[in-house]
Amino acid sequence: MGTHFRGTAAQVRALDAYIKLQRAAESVGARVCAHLATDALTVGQFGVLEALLHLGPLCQRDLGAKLLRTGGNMTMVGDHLEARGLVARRRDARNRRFVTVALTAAGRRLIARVFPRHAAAIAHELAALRPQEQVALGRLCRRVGRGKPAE
Amino acid sequence: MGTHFRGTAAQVRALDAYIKLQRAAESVGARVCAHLATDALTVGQFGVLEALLHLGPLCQRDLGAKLLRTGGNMTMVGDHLEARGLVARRRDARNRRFVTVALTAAGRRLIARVFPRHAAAIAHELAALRPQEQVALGRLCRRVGRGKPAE
DNA sequence: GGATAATGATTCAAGCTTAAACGATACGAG
DNA sequence: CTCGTATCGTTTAAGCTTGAATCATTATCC
Repeated sequence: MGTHFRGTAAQVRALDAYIKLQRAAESVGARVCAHLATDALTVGQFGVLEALLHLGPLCQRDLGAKLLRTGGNMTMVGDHLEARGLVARRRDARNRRFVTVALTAAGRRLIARVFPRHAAAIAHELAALRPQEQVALGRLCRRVGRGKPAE
Repeated sequence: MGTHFRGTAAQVRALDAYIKLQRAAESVGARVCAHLATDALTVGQFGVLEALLHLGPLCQRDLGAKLLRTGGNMTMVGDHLEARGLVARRRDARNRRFVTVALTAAGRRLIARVFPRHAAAIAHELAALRPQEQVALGRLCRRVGRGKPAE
């Protein structure tokens, strides 16, 4: 998986790590999320349900911030989940700009059933690394994701 | 960035590493690719141009395999690049099922100008890790991306 | 208190992405 | 050679995603 790129040693090293990071995230993500089709859930929909399960009701702004998505996206995903009866949306009484999204009973049942499958799939994929290596991967990802300088 | 999830220690560890992997790839990818807007290129379009630059002309099937994208996607991205005069498509004479995609002179000029910027952005982001850590990250990503068992 | 600015949600246009269905082409068994 | 199968590209429908524009609501400043 060399890069076929002629540049400085530092550039080649960074490029190589970057490509592997992107491809790993994409490949593992696709394999992990394959089971979502069983319940006709998209990755975005699953993300919203999971956030609501583990964090409780949230306004769409906070939901978007958590999931790194735009407000317009939250509106659309919320529309679909609401149409399926999995979430309920309600204007906040104190500040009528906010729309609070919460799981319905059906939504809670669904995500409570789907999430363990998801966690199991992740554990299965990450079993390619020893526990200590999983921790190391997490640490490196966190640092590069934050975007802080090296020293 | 804890997971708010109650499961076995192994599951929590895997989930934590998985989330950090996905978020790192997303955050770093977004920052790295921000410069593409300068030339009105999407990530998918850039990927095709870059593959053609470093690998030479390819049929759409191989292009899709390289970029982990479907054939339908290659057709659409190819349409847009062709409309902009950045690539040329030609039926293979020997096997008329294949369509070979190649850079035009304009396409080559563009990607030759854009790619160094991209490599520089990647080097800048990866500078959050020391060289040795970049290599370690690449190795871990490669192993987990491959999906092979641990030992 | 009233004008102005900021914020949250929605809508829209554009493009990406996939899966499935389809047509054209090539290959292989008989 | 011919029929059946496999492969490649295209099309289509559905949904995701973004950025920009817009509307309603709230906060701020004088």
